[in-house]
Amino acid sequence: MSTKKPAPKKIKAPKGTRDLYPEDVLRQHYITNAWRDAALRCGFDEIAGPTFETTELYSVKSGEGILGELFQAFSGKSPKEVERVKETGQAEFALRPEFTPTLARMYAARAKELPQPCKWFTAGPYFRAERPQRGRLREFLQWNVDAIGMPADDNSTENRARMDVEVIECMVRMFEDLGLSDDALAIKLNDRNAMARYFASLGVADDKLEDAFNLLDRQSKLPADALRTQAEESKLPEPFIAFLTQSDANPAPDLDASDLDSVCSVCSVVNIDHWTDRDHTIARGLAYYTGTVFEALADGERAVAGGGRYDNLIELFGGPPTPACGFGMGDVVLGNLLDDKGLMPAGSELMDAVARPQASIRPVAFVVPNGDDDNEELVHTLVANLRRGIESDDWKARDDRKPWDRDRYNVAPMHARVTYKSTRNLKKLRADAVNQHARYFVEIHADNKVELTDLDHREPITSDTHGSFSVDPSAENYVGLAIATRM
RNA sequence: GUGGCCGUAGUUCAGUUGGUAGAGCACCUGGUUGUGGUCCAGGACGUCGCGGGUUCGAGUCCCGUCGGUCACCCCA
Repeated sequence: MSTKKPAPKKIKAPKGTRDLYPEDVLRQHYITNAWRDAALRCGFDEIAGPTFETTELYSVKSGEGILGELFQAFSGKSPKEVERVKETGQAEFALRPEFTPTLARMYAARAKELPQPCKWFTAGPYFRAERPQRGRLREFLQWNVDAIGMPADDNSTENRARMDVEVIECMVRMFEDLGLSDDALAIKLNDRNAMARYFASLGVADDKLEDAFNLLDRQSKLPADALRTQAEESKLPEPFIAFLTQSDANPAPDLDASDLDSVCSVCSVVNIDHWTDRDHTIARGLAYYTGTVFEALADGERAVAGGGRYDNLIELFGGPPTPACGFGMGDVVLGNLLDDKGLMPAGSELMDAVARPQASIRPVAFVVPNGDDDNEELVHTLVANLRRGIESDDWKARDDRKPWDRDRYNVAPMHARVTYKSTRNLKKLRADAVNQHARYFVEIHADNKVELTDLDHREPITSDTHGSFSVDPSAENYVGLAIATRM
């Protein structure tokens, strides 16, 4: 035993990482619970992938910027491996910087046996070897929500808009759950196809399109003369430069944006149109987005979330050509935003909020139309209302209300699904509901009347006062209330 | 990779034209209090990031270095 102590060496956490003490972990759970709950209620299934992948996976998309910011990993077991790393400067593995390649790989591996559409979400740690700054660390959590494939394999404008809005709606439900509102955040929508057509009309050649989008993405960050200089360096045509550098008023170009029109109309069906806003300056950086793109923006923060449609990515990873749409959201910016807005609980409130029961993994309500065309929209409006829940008047009237208050909801948000089958044969739709292990089957009939079936006990449920139920959230016999009181 | 700001007690920070360090909170002890969120008294706590330089003397000025932060680049 030596009396001489070894010199104590302080080892600090690596740059851009976080040490989470008990309260920090709860704060993180508060956010990830909201992610999970919203995704589950919107009918997304949770998946998970490895936290490191072969470096090759990230080379497929060949984004030059990506490879430079990978944390690389290798086992070091064999001298040959070590040699290879020394020679090429590239290790066999890399900590995942994003989820999309893993998603594409996982989907491609089982594409034929998976349902259409396939709705998946995941949340976990990601790693990027960047210089940390506000809202950006080297290790962070990210929530990914994706809808891959189309109902009935039908890639129509209507279906694309429908699936676009499914993922956007999920994001909105999460914001609402956390008490964020449309005055704190806006979801900016754009359509890259429409922009590409517009750019073409301004004389932008196909091979200059990516440069054009890159400049569009930076339009708000750079002064006009810098934009002009860069555009000229890229040899973009003068009409485009004029469009790019036009200053104030931000006049919307005359776009052929029928796809975006469809998206917006579905947004109003599910009552999220007050969150969304068209913005022709949203470009979403890199090239793989193919249609709708969107970003959730808040004052004073970098983008809270971003995503869009990426219709040819699945085939790039060896799957069948499959349209898809999704977004990613990090915990760092969202946490900053909640702090800024006073929407992050602390102490006992935080503990209670984190301990709330999570959303049901099992679908609670499965909503179908009875075949009457007029009911198709109603289905989606009802499902959106079930997912959102009904807030109590008392709570809404209180000045000091907080999103985590126990008395917030008269009808708590629930896990509600719709059918993606094109048939309107009720027997088949019921089989679809049973297949997905739904608890209650909800049929919308004429005059907003709703029939409710308990699928566990195989028995119809009737309202004591009205016989049938209503789609109207303010009605006494609102179907959501009936289900909620039975849960 | 580039630039701005910052680095003093466990923590948040003061520290005046350079004269070898303070406060709040937290912590420990004792007392008070209708007796575990009050008040009072006392206590412990710092190579002032590190290394050079200028000076009789540096937390304070200069250079370097490391670390943090914000911004640029980039955003998958």
